[in-house]
Amino acid sequence: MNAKPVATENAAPADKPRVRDRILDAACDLFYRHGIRAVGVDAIANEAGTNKMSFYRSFPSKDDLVAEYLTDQEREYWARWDETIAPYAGDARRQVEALVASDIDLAWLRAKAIEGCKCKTSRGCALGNAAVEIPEDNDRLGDIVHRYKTEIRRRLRKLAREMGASDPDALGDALMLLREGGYYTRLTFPNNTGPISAIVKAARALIDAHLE
Amino acid sequence: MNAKPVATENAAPADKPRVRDRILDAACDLFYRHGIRAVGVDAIANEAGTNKMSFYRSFPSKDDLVAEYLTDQEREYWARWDETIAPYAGDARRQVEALVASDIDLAWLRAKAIEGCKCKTSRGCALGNAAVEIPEDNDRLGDIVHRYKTEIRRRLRKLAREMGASDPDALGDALMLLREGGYYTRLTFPNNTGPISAIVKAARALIDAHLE
DNA sequence: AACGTTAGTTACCGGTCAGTAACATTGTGG
DNA sequence: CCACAATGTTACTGACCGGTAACTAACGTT
Repeated sequence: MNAKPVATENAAPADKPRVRDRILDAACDLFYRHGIRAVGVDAIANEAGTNKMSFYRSFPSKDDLVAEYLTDQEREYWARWDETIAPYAGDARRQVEALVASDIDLAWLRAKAIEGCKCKTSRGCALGNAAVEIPEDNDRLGDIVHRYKTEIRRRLRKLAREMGASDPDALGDALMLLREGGYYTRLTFPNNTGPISAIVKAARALIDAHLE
Repeated sequence: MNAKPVATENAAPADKPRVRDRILDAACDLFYRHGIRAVGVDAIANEAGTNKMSFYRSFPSKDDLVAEYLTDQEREYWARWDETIAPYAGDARRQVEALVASDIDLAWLRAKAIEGCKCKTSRGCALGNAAVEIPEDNDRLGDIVHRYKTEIRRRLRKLAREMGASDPDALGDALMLLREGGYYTRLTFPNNTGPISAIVKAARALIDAHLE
């Protein structure tokens, strides 16, 4: 009677068939490389090997896709964060230094290239760049970015506290400024040709200054 | 015979009557507040109290207006830079500290509001934000931003050298990262609610660390 | 064989984009 | 008064935007 064992079981093992994923992948690539406003849904669908109609069968609107793009990038950043600090568990200072060093590490960019991203050079923080393009009345997207940046701030302050800084909030914020500045200037100075090349030394100096 | 004394002398004392200036003013305001791609020439012309046709009589294309917007903002930034460091001529450290302090000084924002800018909150660096929106093949606009950021870098490194830093290039770059990070995070954290509140203390610590 | 799901195709909607043509209206200077 | 230049007005082009309708082809399940 109520047999229906799993319902659409092998075509979509968990939730989505595969067109949706192709679209999201293409969107992540195009949005990151060219910006959100510069990429239309037609271009995304085309890049995904499908068409606009199939796009709107998977996403109610472009904004929904953008929201998913942002949360996707956020997930990716946190995964990278965790794997960066994992080897130095218990040593907050080493963890921060690893995070800062990863900002000028182009190896993981190559890793991203392998898994499909066609970026020849990093364009910094996807969420931060999105903040430039998101209109101020769009709370839905704006909040995603705000929550993300707030979490970065929280984590860096926490690490500063763990390493026994005299003013952990100030140290955490200072480290955040360095990293954000690195992302920002990456847009203008490709790879490590800009001021980001000094980020590791600067972070060490800041940490030292906050440890009496 | 060849009398023609000055030709269009009092309506345009130097070069332009006044529609052009109104358009440029409106463009600076709208571009800064909403981004370049988000603002069409119709909206600019309308805000300037004129129409699209008069716009294209003053500017060959939107890109030309954008270029002028960017160079205009750059001029404004350098004027602000010079007036900020002027009181501390000869004392490079004080000059840098004044520059950094001006990043969290909302007074000059109010000054801008008086002279016509309707921004209720700063949206950071106009040139840096433009870098997010400028397509990578647009060298004309990209170069404007690149030259501007390069000049910032040069000036900060020079100031670091003047204050006798052990590694002036590294200190200059570190200071630049702090400031750029401040501009970047301003987009997400209005006014001084973000990590930029720690920028003065961070800059002092960095300078101290570089002075043996 | 009948069915529902997933996907591709084509054509279209209203709106906005950058940019232009042709014409009417000012105002100022000689 | 006339000429000329600057400005305003209306209407338009062609392209693209986000979004939708209607139809068709492939597929697995029962």
